[in-house]
Amino acid sequence: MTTRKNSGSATTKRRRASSTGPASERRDHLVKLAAELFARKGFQATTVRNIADEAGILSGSLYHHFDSKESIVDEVLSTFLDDLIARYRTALESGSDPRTVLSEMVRIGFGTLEPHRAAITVMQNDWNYLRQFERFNYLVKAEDEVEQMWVAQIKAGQAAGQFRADVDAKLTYRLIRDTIWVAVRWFRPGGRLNTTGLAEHYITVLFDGLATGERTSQRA
Amino acid sequence: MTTRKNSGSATTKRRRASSTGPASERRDHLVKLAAELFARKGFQATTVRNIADEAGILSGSLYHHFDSKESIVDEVLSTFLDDLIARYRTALESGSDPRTVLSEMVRIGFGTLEPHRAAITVMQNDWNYLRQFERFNYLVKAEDEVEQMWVAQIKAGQAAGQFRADVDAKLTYRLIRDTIWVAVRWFRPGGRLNTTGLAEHYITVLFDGLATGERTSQRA
Amino acid sequence: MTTRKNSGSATTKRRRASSTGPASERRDHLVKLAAELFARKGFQATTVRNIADEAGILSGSLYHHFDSKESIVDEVLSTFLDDLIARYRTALESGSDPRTVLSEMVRIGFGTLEPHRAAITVMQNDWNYLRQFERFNYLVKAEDEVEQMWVAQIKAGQAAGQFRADVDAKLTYRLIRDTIWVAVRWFRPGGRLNTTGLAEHYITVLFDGLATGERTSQRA
Amino acid sequence: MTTRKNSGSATTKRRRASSTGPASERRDHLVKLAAELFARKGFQATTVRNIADEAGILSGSLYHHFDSKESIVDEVLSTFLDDLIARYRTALESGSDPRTVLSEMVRIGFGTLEPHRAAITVMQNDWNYLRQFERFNYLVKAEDEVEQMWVAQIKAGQAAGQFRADVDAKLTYRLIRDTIWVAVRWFRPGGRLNTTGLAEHYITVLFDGLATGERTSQRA
DNA sequence: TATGAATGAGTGTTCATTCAT
DNA sequence: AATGAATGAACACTCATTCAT
Repeated sequence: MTTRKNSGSATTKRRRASSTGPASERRDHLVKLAAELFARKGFQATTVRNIADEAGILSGSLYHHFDSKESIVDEVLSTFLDDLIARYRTALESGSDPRTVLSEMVRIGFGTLEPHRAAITVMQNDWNYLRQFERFNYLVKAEDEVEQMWVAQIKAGQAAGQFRADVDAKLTYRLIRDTIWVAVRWFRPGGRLNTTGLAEHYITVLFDGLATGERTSQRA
Repeated sequence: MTTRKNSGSATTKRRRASSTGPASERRDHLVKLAAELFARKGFQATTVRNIADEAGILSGSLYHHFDSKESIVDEVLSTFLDDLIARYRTALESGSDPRTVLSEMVRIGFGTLEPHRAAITVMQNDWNYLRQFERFNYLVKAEDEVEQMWVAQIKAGQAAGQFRADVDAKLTYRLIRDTIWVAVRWFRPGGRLNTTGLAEHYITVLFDGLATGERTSQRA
Repeated sequence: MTTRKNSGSATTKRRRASSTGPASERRDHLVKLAAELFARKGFQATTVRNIADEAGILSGSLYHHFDSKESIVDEVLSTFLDDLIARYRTALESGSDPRTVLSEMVRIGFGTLEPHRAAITVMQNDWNYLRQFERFNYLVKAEDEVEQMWVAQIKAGQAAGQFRADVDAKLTYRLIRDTIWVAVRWFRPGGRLNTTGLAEHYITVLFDGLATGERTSQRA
Repeated sequence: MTTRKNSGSATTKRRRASSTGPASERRDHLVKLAAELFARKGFQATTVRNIADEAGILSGSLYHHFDSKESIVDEVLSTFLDDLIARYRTALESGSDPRTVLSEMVRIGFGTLEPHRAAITVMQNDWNYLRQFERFNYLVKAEDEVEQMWVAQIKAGQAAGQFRADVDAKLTYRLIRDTIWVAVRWFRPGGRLNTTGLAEHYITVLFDGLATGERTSQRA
C-alpha cells in the first residue's frame, strides 16, 4: 500500500497527476526549498513569496510548477510517507522474529530523522492544521496503515512470549511512535549522538527498562 | 522559580503589568475560550474575530482586555507552566528516593494532560512559531529549569544504583518528556485509560522495559 | 413572491441576513457607488479597489460592510428586481382589461430605466457571467415569475379578442421584454424623449404596428 | 463600405496586417474555438489558457498566431460585421419598395443569429467593455453605417406612405435592432421556431401590431 | 510551430489593530 | 466595556504576455 492508494506503487503517478506538471528537477528543487522553509517557520507562516525568494523567482512563477501552496506541502509529506512505508514493509517482509523486526522498525524511524527532517518537522507542527483539508485525508490512511504494522508486531511478540503481556499494544505503539518523531524537534546532526546511536539508546530503554536489577514494578 | 523570572511568584504580577487590565473573571473566561480555539485550530489559524465571536463580542472589544493576540496566548502558556513547575517542585521537595520522585514526576506530567489540555496542545503545535517572538523567551528558560529537575533526578538515581548507568541522562529525559506531552495529541478523556492508568502503564515500560525474562540488550 | 423567496415580503430580511451587516446609510451609499461602476465598466472590470477609491476608503474596508464583491452586485440586482416585481404586481391587481394592464406593464418597464439604470445595465451586460454562480439562481426564478405575469396577460388578451391570436404569447413577451431593457444601452435622460415618451411610442407600434392602412401581413 | 474603413474591401487586408501571421486554416480554427469560449463565458472570463487548452496547445503558443487576446476577439467581431453589412447592402441594392426592403433586413438580422451566434453574443455581452479600447473604434463606425441604412429605409417608407408618420425613425430603428440581436440570448436552434419563423413573427407584429380590429392608440 | 519557464502587475480577500463615540 | 468603521500591510493566486530553446 502506498500513502494514497490501497494498491500498487501508484503514488508517483498520482503525485504527478495531482500537480501541475510532471516531476522535474526544477520542481524537485523547489519542493526541497519549500520543505526547509515550512520546517523552519511553519506552513502558515511561510509565504509563497518566501519560497519564491529562496528560489530566486517571483511568487507567481511558482504556480507554473504547483497549483497551490498546499500542493507543495502535499508533495513534501507524501514523499516522506511513501519512503517510510516502503522501508517498514521491507522490515516486515524479512520474516524475522517480532523483537528483531520491532528493533528494526525503531531503527528505521530514527533513521528517517536526518533525510526527512523537514517533512517530519512539518508533520509534527502543522498536521493539526493541515488535516482539516480534505486533500490530506490520505495522511490519516497512511497513519492507520503504519499503526497496523506496529501493533501486529507487538502482539506477535506478546504471543511469542518475547514481550510482556500486561501492556496495551496500541498504547505502546503510540508511545514509541511519538517518542521517535518528536525527537526531530531537538535532534541536530553533528551532536553527541547520531541517529543510529539514538536508536540503540532508545531500544535499550524500551526493551529492558531504565531500572537496574530485579523487576519491581507491577501493572495495576 | 516561576516560569518567567528566577525568583519569587512574580508571574501574576507580570501578567497584570503586561496586559491591559487586571485579572478578572471576564478576562479569565476569554482566555479559556481562546485557549480552546488555539488548541483546536492552531494559534495562527485562530483569528481574533474567532475568539470574539465565541465570546459574543466584536473583535475590537477584545483589546480592552488584552493588548494583542500574543498576550492572550502568553497567558494561556504561562498559567500552565506556572502550575507545572510548582507541582514538580513539590515532588522534588518530598525528599524521596530518585526512582520514587521520578515516578511522581511522570504522574504529574500525565496528570496535566486533562486540566491543561489546551495549553499543552498549543505548546506542542505552535511553539515552533511562537518562539520566534522575543516575548516568549521565558518559555525557553522555564524549559531549561524543568530539564534541570529531571536530569538531576536521573543522575541521582544512577549514582544510587537505581537506574542503569549506561544511558544518557539528558537524552533519557528528552525521550520521557516527549512521550508524555505528545500524548495530548491522541489522549481523549473517557477512553479506555484515564491519565492515571496511562502514567502507570508508562512507568512500567519505562522502568522495566517491554521485554520479558533476562536482560539481553547491550548498549553499543 | 419576492425575488428570493416564494412567500411574503421577506426580501429585505433576507438581504440583511445574507450580508455582513444590517442595512445602513453608509452601506446603501457604497452599493450605489458600486452600481455605477459596475454599469460603466462591467462587473469583472470593476475592481474592489475602484469601488473603495470612489468611496474614499481602502479596499479592505469594504469588507466591513460586504463579505464579497459578489454580495455587492447581489444587492444591486435584488433591489431592482424587488422593486420591479412589486410594481408589476400592483398593475396586475388593478383588475383592468388585458390591454390596459399590458400597456401599464410596458410603462412600468420603461419607467425603471431611469431610477434603476445601473442595475439594468449590469443585468444586461453581466448576467451571462453572474449566472454561473449559485448565489444568483434567484435571478432566474425572478425572471420566470415575471414571464408568467406577462404571458398570462397576453393570453388573456387573446382570449378576450383584444390581441391577435396568431402570435405566440411567450415569444411575444420575450420580444417586448428585450426591447424595453436593451434600451438602457442608448437611453440617456435629458434627450429628445423621456421614458414616458419612449413607452408611449413603443406602445403605439406594439399595438397598432408600423404600417399604415389595411392589414396586409399574414403569418406563415 | 467595410466595417473598418469607409471605402474598399480592406477588412481582410487589415486583419492580415494587424496580426502575426497570414490567414490560415489553423488560425481560423483557433478563432472559432475562441469565439465559442468568449460567447459562453464572456471575453474577460475567458483566459488565453482556456483557448489554448481547447486547442490542445500551451497558452504561449497562441502568440504565434495572434499578437494579443484582443486581436482574437477583433477577428471574431469584424468577420461578423463584414458579412452583415455585405448582406444589408445587397438588400438595399434590390431596388424594392421600403417595406419590402425593411422586411428583408429584418430577415437578414434574424438570419445571422445561427451562423454568427458566438460573435453576436460577444457583441451583446462584452461590447460595453471592449469599446473602451481604441482598436475597436471601427465597430462604432460600422454601427453608424448600419444605422444610416435602416433609418433611410424607414424614412423612405414614411415618405411613401407605407409607414405611419407619427413615429421617430431613429428610435424605431433602435427598437428593431435591439429586439433582433438580443434574441441571441434565448434563441436556441432546434426549438419550436427557427430563425425564419422568428423573423416572420416579428415582422407581423412590427408592421401590423399586436392589437386586433381598429386602430385605437394615439401618440401623445 | 510549439514548449516551458518566467515576468509583473494586478485581483479579491484577510486580519490584527486603532480609535472616536 | 463595547461598538462600528476604518487602516495598512500582507496574502495566495491569476493571467496576458515574453522569450530562449
